[in-house]
Formats: sequence, structure tokens, C-alpha cells
Amino acid sequence: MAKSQSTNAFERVYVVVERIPWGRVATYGQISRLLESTLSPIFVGWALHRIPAAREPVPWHRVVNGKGGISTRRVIGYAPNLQRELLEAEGIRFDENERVDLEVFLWIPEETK
DNA sequence: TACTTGACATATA
DNA sequence: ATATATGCCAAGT
Repeated sequence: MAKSQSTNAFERVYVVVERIPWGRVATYGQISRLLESTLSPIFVGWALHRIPAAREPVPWHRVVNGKGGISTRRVIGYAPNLQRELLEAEGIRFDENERVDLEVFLWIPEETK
């Protein structure tokens, strides 16, 4: 245990992502605030990009940007439609702009309440 | 070792 | 509403 502390920051991100309930989505910025750390939103993206196989499965597809859009397009090797399909499979609908209605599907953690 | 990049967000002009 | 600038951290080159 506690083999490496550097990886701890990544794991914190995974824990929050795993807290996202089924059929809900969260934004990078929100996760960054939930961590209550100096972790910036871009770091969350980094963490999700480097998910160790041992930490899977992590519902990374439930993490979208502040506009409710999918940002996985910048990632090479991932299909942009993949995340959209996974979210739609959970009952999340996209508008014509390929954006999620955050007013409805945004995950509101109890800690923030 | 140093610089650049990266699933972003927020503020300012 | 769009464009530009800055913040934040770690990994990649």
C-alpha cells in the first residue's frame, strides 16, 4: 500500500468519477472542485487519459466539458461517437449541438449541497 | 534538464 | 457572442 504517492492524485480523480451515478454526467471543473485540491480541470482530463488498467472500469464517459459536450475528440485513438453512445445507453440525450442538457443530467453531489 | 503539450475552465476585452 | 490570456499539474519529448 501507499507504494507511490504521485499516483494518488490520479486515484482521487478516479474516485470522484466513480461516484457519478448512472445516467448522470459531471464536468471537469466540477470534479476539480470536488477534489478540493489544487488540481486543475485540465489535470482531470490528464488523469482520465492515463487510466491504469487496474483502475478500470472508470466511467470516464460520464465526464464532459463545461458546455456539456464531449471533448474526447482531441484524443487520438478514441472514437468520439463512443462516449456519446455510452451516455445515450444510460438514457442521456444529446441535442443537435451534440451537447448534454446539464440542467437535467448534471450530477449534483450531496457534498455541494 | 527544460520546454511543450494535454479528455478544460474562467476571466477579460 | 467570439477571441485571447492565464491558471494548474504531471507526463511526454
